[in-house]
Amino acid sequence: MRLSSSWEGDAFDPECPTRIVLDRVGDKWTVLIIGILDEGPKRFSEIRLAIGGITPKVLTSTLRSLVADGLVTREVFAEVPPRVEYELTDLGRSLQEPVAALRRWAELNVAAISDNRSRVAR
Amino acid sequence: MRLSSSWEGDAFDPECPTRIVLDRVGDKWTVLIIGILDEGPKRFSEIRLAIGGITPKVLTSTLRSLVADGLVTREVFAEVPPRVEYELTDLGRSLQEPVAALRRWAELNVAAISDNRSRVAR
DNA sequence: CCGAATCCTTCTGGATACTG
DNA sequence: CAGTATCCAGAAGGATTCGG
Repeated sequence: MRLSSSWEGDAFDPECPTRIVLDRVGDKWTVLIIGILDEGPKRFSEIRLAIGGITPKVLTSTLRSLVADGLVTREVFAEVPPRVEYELTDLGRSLQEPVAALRRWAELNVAAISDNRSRVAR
Repeated sequence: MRLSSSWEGDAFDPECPTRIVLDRVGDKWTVLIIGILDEGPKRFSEIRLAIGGITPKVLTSTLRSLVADGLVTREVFAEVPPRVEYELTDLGRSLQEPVAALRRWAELNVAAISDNRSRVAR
């Protein structure tokens, strides 16, 4: 399995695993949410409060897509008042590792990027 | 330095290092381009051909932002015909590591995600 | 309490044609 | 060869309001 080399003629591929994961993880809320859920199961409102500034519609749709991807489970408790808990799956938990690697790189190097950005003033 | 816990009340922060890097790396062409440049310096047309399907405008703007972030250098040679070479900086090269980690995770787990997606049919 | 429905804005990226 | 210039479509995300 070759990872580098032989890019010649390759086109953009929306089915590429890396692309799928980048789309998944690159969206505005995913990393934040799975970071919160890493503490343990959380209710809708807890997540919403923990993030602060996310509208219910956006939180709902993000959670739905996370569930659809198998990264999060959604459990409804038949109670009054209703309670819904979201929890990371093993798959979702395993995603934390590469994300943490990116986070570490970010914290080490984002200063350099920001410096360049302000200097160049694109 | 605590990474987890204490999310309480935290809001979405566009200045968060992780967010900046996710925005940088999550865009449509960045990972593809730095993957190509990992082989060595490349000319505009080489990159364009290697990717296939990117318009010059988009390639230009992506390369410009990569240069602005200090991940890539742009060198103009005063020749006829004109030649411009793009090359990874050390910073750009160092980014390959966390990206590779994400790529590995993707290749291991994207099947599971795709399975779930097709099953759930969101 | 946990969303759904609707409407709207913004932003990325693309099509096409042209230039130093 | 290496871009620019215009114009534009689609999707993500947000504001607000309403429902089970």
